[in-house]
Amino acid sequence: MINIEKFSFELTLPFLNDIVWTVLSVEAEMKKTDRASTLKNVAAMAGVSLSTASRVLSNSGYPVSDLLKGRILEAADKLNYTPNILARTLRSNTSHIIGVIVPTLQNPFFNQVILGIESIANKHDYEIMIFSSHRNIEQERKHINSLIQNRVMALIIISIDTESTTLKKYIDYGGKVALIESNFRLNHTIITETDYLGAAQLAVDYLIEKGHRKIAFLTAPLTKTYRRSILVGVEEAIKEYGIPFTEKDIFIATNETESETGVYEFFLGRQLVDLFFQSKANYTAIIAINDLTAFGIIQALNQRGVSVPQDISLISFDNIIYSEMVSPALTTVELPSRSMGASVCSMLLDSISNTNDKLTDVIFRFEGRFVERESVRKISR
Amino acid sequence: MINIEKFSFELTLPFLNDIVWTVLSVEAEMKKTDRASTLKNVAAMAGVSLSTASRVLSNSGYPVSDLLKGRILEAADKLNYTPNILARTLRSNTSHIIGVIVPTLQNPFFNQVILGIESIANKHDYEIMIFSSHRNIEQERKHINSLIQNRVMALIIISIDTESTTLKKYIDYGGKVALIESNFRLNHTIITETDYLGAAQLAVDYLIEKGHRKIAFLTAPLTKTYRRSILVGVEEAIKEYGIPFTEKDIFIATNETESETGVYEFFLGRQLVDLFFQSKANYTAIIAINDLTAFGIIQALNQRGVSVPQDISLISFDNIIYSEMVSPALTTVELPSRSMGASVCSMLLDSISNTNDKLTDVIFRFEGRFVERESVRKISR
DNA sequence: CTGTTAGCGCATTCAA
DNA sequence: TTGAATGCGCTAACAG
Repeated sequence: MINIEKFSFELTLPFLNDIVWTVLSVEAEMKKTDRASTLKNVAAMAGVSLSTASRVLSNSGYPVSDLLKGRILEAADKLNYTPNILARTLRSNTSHIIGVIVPTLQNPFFNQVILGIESIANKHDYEIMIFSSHRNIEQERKHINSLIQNRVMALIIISIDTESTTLKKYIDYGGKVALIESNFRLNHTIITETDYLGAAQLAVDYLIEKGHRKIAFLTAPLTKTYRRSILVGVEEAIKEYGIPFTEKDIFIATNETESETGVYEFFLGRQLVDLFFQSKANYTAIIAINDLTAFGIIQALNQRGVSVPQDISLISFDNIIYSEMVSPALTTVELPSRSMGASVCSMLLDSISNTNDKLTDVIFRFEGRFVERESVRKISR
Repeated sequence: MINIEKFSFELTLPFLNDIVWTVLSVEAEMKKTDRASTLKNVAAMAGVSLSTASRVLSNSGYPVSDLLKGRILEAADKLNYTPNILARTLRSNTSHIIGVIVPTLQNPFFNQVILGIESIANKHDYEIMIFSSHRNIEQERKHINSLIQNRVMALIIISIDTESTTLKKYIDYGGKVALIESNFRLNHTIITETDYLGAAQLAVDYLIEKGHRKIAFLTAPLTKTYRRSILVGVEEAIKEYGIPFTEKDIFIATNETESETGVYEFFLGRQLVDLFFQSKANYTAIIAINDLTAFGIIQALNQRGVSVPQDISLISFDNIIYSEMVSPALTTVELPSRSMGASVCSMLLDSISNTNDKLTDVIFRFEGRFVERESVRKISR
């Protein structure tokens, strides 16, 4: 708590008041930083021209005699040469960075997508640059602009919020775009589609098989295409079994506000249980829009003395990594997050390396996978 | 499943076999990309010199007449001018990007730290570039090198694995480094320290107050400083109450391997319960090394018919966002992840803006905060 | 206040 | 196979 006024940055953030901090060796003189060595230095030391040095140090494949190559490599090593990627990108107009925009880093689903992207990108010596938009269109725009400014010409957006003009601008600039879980299609982009109808069918089939006939559907607001699709799938599947399913059986949360920590789905789940209990119907099973929401549902249910699956069964969608950690472990329909990231990234890199200007619009189609755990029990009627 | 051979990127990854994908409009001709407009274009259109245009478009604060300023702004707007940050950075040798390296994006603790960093960085118009090392030293080194190559001269590493020479190289290059949850100190860096002894004391005090006297400590391998610190704190606190606490009461998992999904702490928790049950002692409470581990413990306990907190109480450390979602919601000692990110980032930006070469070594010291939920119950003996 | 000039570090023509 | 020369887009001296 020393010298806090000396600290030139804004310290008005509330949490910073609680932090004790100390300065150790203020007077430690920094070793004067020599600028990093450049191609020029290397060339000079090796006694070759700049261009020759460039040719070997950039792995251009351009033929250089073994003699010179050796001298250059040695000099580079001695001088601890590190290429300046900025200059390289500026000159050659080709970046090896892929931008990735996610709504939030707090939802493990998106983290899994990133993992998939990363696995492919790394394989091809691409770096990924991750941004989170916090489900905020303005932020999304800002990040896209920043990508343009940094001449990052490949971009993957997960669960984009609007068909922003900024995105079209990006494409006009020559940027390649892939959209995962998008609400819309756009020309010249790679997109994913998920068979939500099929996923819903899997969930319903299983519940029916376990003897359930009174089924409720609990969801976040239907502002996203995928939520509507799942609802439609659930409805069709249930009706196909000749079981009634009406508006009364659908519970829609009203609060779309993002919580501070970014896991507002959890709070929606809790809210949904309130709605749910206002209904008089005697449900034996709940289908939740996703796992995070299901977590909230389980907790709120427990607090009302209703336990899953003894008193009511629960199934949802996503299969995030925590779904096996909660009690009871969630029975869920997995949406292949990693595959989405990986395949879309593959295709994106492919599209970059295609030098012709023909642009391939491709759609990847994914299917859900049923994962049985403990949140649904068999009932005999 | 069409044309999969045509796909020039490697498609040998197993999951890609299951994906149906289609090409829509292969022949869509791409609008020929004009190179982005540059300062030169803007200057020409506005009828001013390059430098004048630069001066207004880079917000340099350099005085320019309102007349010209207006013309330049207008031209820039008309031409849809977007500055090339690469060129700017190359020329001015100052980047506005902060690199952030985390062990994994799967652990919400680190995500919270990132949130803290982001909140400060954004406020100062800095971008953050996130990398995950997957607890792999080689990856860590690669990312640091990549940061050097991109002339990103500010770096925050969370839970760094080794005192790599690469890091010193980075500092020698003039890079500013902040270390969060580091095992070691290093000159010319900003670091955090957490009062683990105090945090452990909070946990023990609470258990004692709730009537517990037979307490077990379950932990991941003691390879990290913070784990050892917590253990020491627990031991001292318990003994202070005159209650015996010996090696028999400490359960240490043996498996340090990272799981594919990155939440190996969870599996450690499950493994720990196996060890725990080999003991004959009659514990009434468990202290777990962190929340993720506690999740595994709860589940494994449940599967053996032991429920928390009815049969045994449980307390741990971190307070990740899922701790309130599991059942029972976890009683835990919060470690202030966001504050760590925020304060360290503040200081880092401060150190960048200090043009003098005196480097300030600073330590931030954090305290745990007790969070009462449902996983501990009062017992009467 | 404005413009001219130089050059950040590199890849890439073109000529030898 | 090598080297000299050019310029990617920008900022920062410097001179007016």
